[in-house]
Amino acid sequence: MKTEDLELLDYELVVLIRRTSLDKELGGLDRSTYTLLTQLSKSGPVGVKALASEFRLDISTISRQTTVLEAKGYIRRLPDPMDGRSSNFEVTEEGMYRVMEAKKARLARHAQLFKDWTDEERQTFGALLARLNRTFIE
Amino acid sequence: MKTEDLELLDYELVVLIRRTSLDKELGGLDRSTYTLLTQLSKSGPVGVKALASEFRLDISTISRQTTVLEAKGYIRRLPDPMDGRSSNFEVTEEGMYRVMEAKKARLARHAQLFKDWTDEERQTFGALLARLNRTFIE
DNA sequence: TATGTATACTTGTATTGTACAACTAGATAA
DNA sequence: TTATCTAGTTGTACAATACAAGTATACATA
Repeated sequence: MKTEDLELLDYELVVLIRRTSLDKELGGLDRSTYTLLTQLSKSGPVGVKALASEFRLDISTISRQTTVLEAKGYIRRLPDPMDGRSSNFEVTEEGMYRVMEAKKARLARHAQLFKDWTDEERQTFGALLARLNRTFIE
Repeated sequence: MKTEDLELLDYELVVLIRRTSLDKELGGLDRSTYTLLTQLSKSGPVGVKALASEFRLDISTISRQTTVLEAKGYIRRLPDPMDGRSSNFEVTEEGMYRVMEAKKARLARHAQLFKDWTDEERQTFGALLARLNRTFIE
């Protein structure tokens, strides 16, 4: 394994994170809203605990975020019939609309960003990114 | 350009950012310390304004960070002889030692992370990342 | 040269996202 | 029945950030 390859990866990852984590907004939604709505729309109704574990955040953090999104009408609380302590959240129509719009905006931006890449480069990069992300988990 | 490629990239980028931006620590230094020391050690002595513009942060943010690092003895303030309003900062011996150690730790971690990749995959990924980062700038 | 404006930075204040600790209510086990 | 466990909420604290106001110095021009 070549040290200079690792050094390049280290540097470029730091740069990428620094740049992108400053983007407070993703297609008109703030980062936590976008990721939470996206996750909920994929996973279907789940509770605070499951979301916290998915995002590796404290449950108190997620609890506050769901409170805000519920107040905005983007998600709806469904009391769990089996367990009086917990609720599951589902994305409302309004929330779906918002996250769809945000996704559209993001895809348009990415189309710009990657416009000079070949299909093959985009696929390769996406696949390697996915692989890296899967490795992080272990 | 294929929509599914863009969707994969969008999703995997969000995941990567979410995961890595939660790492408060990079090899024993917090993120701002690591990036600031790295930048200073590359660029040589510069002032608050130049650092802020490099990082795209408010100068007040950098001003506070340099204050902290100076107090810790990681950087040293050099009054600019040409301009009484400004100072340049340079990394001290102590700071150099810290950032070197942090870099070692990060490279070791990356060696783990990418240990099942081929040299070619690492190089390709690094090159595509670098390209993406350069595109962000424009 | 005097004075007004621009610049580099610092400091006060507010916001946001986060974690930890204490607490509440309901579930489960002995 | 009582003790313990669990899901979630709320109080508090902290770090990173931006914006606004303030200070000291530099620069431009009348």
